[in-house]
Amino acid sequence: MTSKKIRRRFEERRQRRAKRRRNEILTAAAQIFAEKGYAATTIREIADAADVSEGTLYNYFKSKRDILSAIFNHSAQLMEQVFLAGEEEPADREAIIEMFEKGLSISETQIPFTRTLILEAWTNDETLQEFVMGQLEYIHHRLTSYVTDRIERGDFRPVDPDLVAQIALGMFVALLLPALRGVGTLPPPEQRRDIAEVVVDILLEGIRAH
Amino acid sequence: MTSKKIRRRFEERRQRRAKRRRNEILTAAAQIFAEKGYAATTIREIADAADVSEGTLYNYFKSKRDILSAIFNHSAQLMEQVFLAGEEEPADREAIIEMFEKGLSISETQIPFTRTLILEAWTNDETLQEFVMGQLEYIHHRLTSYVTDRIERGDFRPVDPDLVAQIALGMFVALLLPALRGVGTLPPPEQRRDIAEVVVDILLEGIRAH
Amino acid sequence: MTSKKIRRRFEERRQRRAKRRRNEILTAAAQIFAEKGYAATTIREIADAADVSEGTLYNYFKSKRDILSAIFNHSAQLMEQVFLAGEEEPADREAIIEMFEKGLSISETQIPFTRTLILEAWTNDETLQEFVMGQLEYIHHRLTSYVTDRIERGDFRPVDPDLVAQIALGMFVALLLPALRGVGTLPPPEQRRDIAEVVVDILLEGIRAH
Amino acid sequence: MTSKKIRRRFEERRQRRAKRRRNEILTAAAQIFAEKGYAATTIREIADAADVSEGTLYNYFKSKRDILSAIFNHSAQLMEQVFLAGEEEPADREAIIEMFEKGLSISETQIPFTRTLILEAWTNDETLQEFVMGQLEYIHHRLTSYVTDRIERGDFRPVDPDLVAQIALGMFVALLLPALRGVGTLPPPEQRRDIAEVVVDILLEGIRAH
DNA sequence: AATGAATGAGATTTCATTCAT
DNA sequence: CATGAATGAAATCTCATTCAT
Repeated sequence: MTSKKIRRRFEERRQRRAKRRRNEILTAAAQIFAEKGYAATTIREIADAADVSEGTLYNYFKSKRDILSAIFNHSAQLMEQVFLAGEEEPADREAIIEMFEKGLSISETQIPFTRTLILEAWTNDETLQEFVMGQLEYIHHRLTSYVTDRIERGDFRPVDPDLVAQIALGMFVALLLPALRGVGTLPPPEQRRDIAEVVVDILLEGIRAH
Repeated sequence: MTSKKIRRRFEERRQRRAKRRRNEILTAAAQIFAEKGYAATTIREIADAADVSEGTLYNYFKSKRDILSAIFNHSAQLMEQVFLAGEEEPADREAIIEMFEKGLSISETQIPFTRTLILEAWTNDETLQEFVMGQLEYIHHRLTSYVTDRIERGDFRPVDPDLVAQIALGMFVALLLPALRGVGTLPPPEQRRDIAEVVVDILLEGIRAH
Repeated sequence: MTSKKIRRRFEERRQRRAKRRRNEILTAAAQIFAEKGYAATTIREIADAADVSEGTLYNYFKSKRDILSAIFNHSAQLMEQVFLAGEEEPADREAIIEMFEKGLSISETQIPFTRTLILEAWTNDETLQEFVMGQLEYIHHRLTSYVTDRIERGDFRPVDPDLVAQIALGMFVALLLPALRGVGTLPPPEQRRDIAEVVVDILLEGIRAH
Repeated sequence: MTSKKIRRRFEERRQRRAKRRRNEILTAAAQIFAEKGYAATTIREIADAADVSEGTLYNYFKSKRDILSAIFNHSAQLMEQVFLAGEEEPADREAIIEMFEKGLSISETQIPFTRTLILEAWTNDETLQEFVMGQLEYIHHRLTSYVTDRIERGDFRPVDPDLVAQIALGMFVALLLPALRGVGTLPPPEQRRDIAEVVVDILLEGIRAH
């Protein structure tokens, strides 16, 4: 029957529209949460920014908190993709530079989401644990493994691998921070490779055995 | 007159008590702001923690926001002391290590204040400008001057001094961060010198001319 | 014309379907109103229970209140049938027992409707007047007439006929109440005649002249 | 010290005022709940009726539901007093009449509370169980014991004691109902004894062995 | 006719601030 | 000065009703 086909198409279009609407709300919310923080943001502000009524918002999310959770999941999902992508490569200078560069790049579109996540994780232990610590520990682990390995081989001085991993992360975060905070921009894409190289080399030279 | 003397002593005691009370409120508030954030903290929570009534609180501060401002001023004052202390010294390895170590140490007592400050500066542009950027730019400037200088002298490779300053700060922040966030502690005082040395040396070795 | 006949048949089927749908909604609504009360019931709950969309519901009833009214009209219609049925008989022991028994029986199918009616009449004066008081007064009147009559004939002691009517109704309601409230069931049909006899006899013996 | 005494008196006055205020709110709320039902009553209506702001109301009760609970506890407490009072007496004609009469009298001041309780118990199983069933079962038990006893002694016909208890309660409720519903008043105090006698005698005569 | 997303008025609840005691 | 009850504006959330599809 054609009517069935029509019904199906209709249903599909509805679903596409619903998904789009959901994303609009999420993007608007992430933006405002990032700027003002979760507690200081009102439902009305989000609704206005997403250009829907307050009631509509509750057709897509069952509470204000639920919007935040959706942002975290979105954010976490993207981070995961990035790090999983680098999983198979051997951890050498090249791999580290690439992770560094990729890490910079995810942030381009995800700034409001990440900024919101950091903000909330700064005060909420559960958020920190659930969405941040896991990722950090994974990177930390890869870095320490690499450093330990090369110390054993005599390439690196016998420095504390945990300390090295920690400051390596700090170097990376330092580059992102102004953009995340909204007082600067990321280096343009064509410079990122160079910057990643410089930073990684400073670190590797810094711990190289003389 | 004796009565005048008595009056004066009484007055002094009153003022001391008032100052103490004010500090109690501030400490309590900083603690809670650090844990939950400004917007999510209620006046009643602060009052309870400081063991005074809500009304009393308004005898010492004219609004909730005013408490926050007082915290920032307090925090900024302390930071300033630290950095001014290092001002006269020439910026060499030793001076940098010392700044690094001192920087770690101020944080010991100032953690709740600093945590609150960071939290608020993360979303509030005025706070960022007024209490954070100035300090950061000062350090940044001292670092770039030092790096530029030594590049000119041929000690360092010709790296971008701004980039170096940025990642140097990142290294420092990375060490503080777990303690600030409340998921770790600072290294114990007797290790701080060593750690500062290791970190600073990695950086200096990393950018040294071969 | 055949086409006209077809049209007519189609029209009839449509109407039958509409009526059926309307009843489904009413039954579902009565059930939920009875369980939770009018104000606490949502249109969505009714729509879900009747397995239609909220929009469809508004094709059959013009407001939430309108559904309630329809329930009451339905309920009142049925009650009326019962009482009109007993109208012609002389009010004697047998007639009273029969009314009693019939009264128990109507309730079998009408429990949710009646429970809803009572609930609403408990707070809404108009509902009470329009759908409840008329019926009660009619029964009350028949009972007082009967009692007055038999007192005059010397069969009964000179008790207040209004009081007797009131407690007679109370006896009846007492038997229905657990089932109406949903914490019990009506006595099974085969016992109802016996129970009606016992209860009516207690009353008649109780007021009989010795 | 006098200042301590003053402080204490001040404190006592404050507590008295708080208790009075609480009762004012409770009375106002019971009135409106009784008239419109819990769900249909708004916090603003209660606040207006009690002549306080909405905020104040939340200084005394932590939620709308909490007000309702307080009403039930109040109501249940009073009922208990009445029934406990009759506990020691032997259950004979006199005792039953007295319970009947007392039962009528509690209701005088407690009508809005009881009306609210009944309304809520009509739809809420927990309320029914917690605040109503216990009381009813206690009375039911006392009545059945009495009837069973007298049947064994040959005073009463061998009727079902549960049925008798049920309709006895129905008779009582029938007298209260118009006043509870707000479409009538209780018989004036000086007539209550007479009415109680008539009703109880009808019942006792009705089940007496001939 | 049927659907369910969209709406926004209105409900409950919180909380910074004031003020009488 | 200290207190905490009172206030009411503003926040979150619900839900009857409408309407485009």
